[in-house]
This record gives sequence, C-alpha cells and structure tokens, in this order.
Amino acid sequence: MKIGELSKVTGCSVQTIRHYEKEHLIASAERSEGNFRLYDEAAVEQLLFIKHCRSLDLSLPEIRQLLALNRSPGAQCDDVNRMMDRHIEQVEARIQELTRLNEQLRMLRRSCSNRRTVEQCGILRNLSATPVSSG
Amino acid sequence: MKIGELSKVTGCSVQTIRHYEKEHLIASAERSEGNFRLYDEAAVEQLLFIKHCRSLDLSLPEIRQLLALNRSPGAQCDDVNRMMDRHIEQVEARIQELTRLNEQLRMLRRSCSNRRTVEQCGILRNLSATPVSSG
DNA sequence: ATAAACTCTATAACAACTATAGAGTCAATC
DNA sequence: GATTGACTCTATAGTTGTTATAGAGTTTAT
Repeated sequence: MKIGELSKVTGCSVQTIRHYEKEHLIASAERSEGNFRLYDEAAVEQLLFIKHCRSLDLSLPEIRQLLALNRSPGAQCDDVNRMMDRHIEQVEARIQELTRLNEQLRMLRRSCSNRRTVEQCGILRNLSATPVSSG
Repeated sequence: MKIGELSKVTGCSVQTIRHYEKEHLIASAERSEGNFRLYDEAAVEQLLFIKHCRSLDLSLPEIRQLLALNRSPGAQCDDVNRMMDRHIEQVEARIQELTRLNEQLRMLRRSCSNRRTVEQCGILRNLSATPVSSG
C-alpha cells in the first residue's frame, strides 16, 4: 500500500502521514525500488489510533507516550491514567475560560443596539474603558 | 516613555509591542536620537484597548478592523456588531465541541480502574478499537 | 514517447507570540 | 575616559499541527 491509499483508508492527509513519520509517531516506512513508502495493515491501525487520539485533542507528544506504553504491555498503566487526568483537567479549564469569555462577549454585545455611528457604539466605548483582566 | 516602561505600564511584553507595530496594530513609534522607540499616553490607551480585545480572544486582524472603525467615528457600527456576533458564535461552537470531548474523555477514563498492566488497560484498548468521528 | 497521476524532499505559511544572538545606546561609577 | 550594567535595536528561529508549494523523480496507461 502506497501513501496515497493509506491516506484514503485512514482519512489522514499524505502530508500529515509524512509529518507523523518525521515526528516518530509511526515507524519509518519500508521503501519500494523507486523510493516510495510502503505500508501494511499495522500502519493503518496505528494511524487510526493516532487519529482517534487527535480527535480527543491529545498532543503529538502525549500520543507518542501512549504509543510507547502500548508497545510495552508489561508497563504499569498509572502513567496512562495520569496523562488522561491531566488532559481532562486542561479541557475543563478551557471550557470554564471560554464560558466566562462568552458571558463577557454577550454583555459587550448588548451594549450596542445598532445605533447609527461608531461614535455612539457601546462596544467600542466599553472596549476602550473596561479594565483588562488577563484571561 | 521608552518601550520598557510602556511594557510595564500595559503588561504587554516588549517583544509583543514590537510585534504589534510590525503588524500595524499600533503606529510606528517616534524614535529618539539613539533610535529608541518613544511613546506617549495615547500609545498606552491603544495598547490597553488591544489587550482587552485579546483577552476576549479577538484575533489581530479583527482588532485591526475595530481600530480602523474606531478611527472613523462617522462609520456605521453594523460591522462591529457583525464581527462580535460571528466571534460569539465561534466561542460557543468551541465550548460545545470541548464539552462533547470532555464527555468522551471521562468515559474513556472510567474504562481503566488502575489494573496492573498496560495490557489490561481499558483506555488503550478503547483508543485502539473505537471508531473515529473527526471532531 | 508521452501524458497523467502519483510520489519524493525541502521549504514556507498559518497565529500570536516567545526567545535568542549580536550589536548599539545610555547613565553611572571608578 | 574607560568600563559596567541595564536597556534597546534588528533579524532570525522556535512553538503546534498541520497545509501548501516548488521542483524533481516514478509509475502506469495510452
């Protein structure tokens, strides 16, 4: 299987697959006589694993760590759990942050009721006046 | 006021201020004899405006647009409103996405109850098995 | 032989900074 | 007057996870 077919089967773009190889998320592929990368079913499964992790917003280094653990089945899985917990924490923190942000944005948006000119626009006036609390 | 003081007053780093100048978010500063940037109170206010917008996750191009509108007080403020509405939509979409993500992560996390080895770890098994729905 | 479709490597772009190197400026001290 | 330290300058590279491009080579079909 050449890289184009692997791309179709997995839904990862060709460049992304090459990128994952460069980042050592997948092993360097065997090459054909003409220097084309050749893949098998194991590559498909590994790419789908990676894709699933990415859909959960796990970073490439995190995925690399999971793959390493996956290759050493005797290892403790505490590490996996710690990583997941940390990741869940991050996601929840981000949700809270965005929720606060959303409230501020809606409040700001209400301050302009489509008056005619920018001069009277509450949004811009508020953006100028309101103190900054770095979020 | 030199760039270091502006940085302290506004809480923006020196590099960020220079970056904003390069990106035309603030005007090119006057220079001293020794080629140091010199700022006044107007620069402070503009930087704080930018910082406030950034804390609301507005992009630099969006901020550039707001600043342009701010400079032409006769302009209609429909544009400001449209931008805010679009931005609020984006933030809300992202919150929904992360909330779904969080549910999946928690479900996954529950599948490992600290059994001994990675081989028995439900998290890794599920990551391998579960079909991917690109989020 | 040639064209189309594919692949290769290397490099740049995206966003919004942050960090670094190497040089220049300024005020104060010895 | 030389030197030290704190500051500033420009230019460049790094961050993250791709995507896009250029220019070349390979394979398959006509």
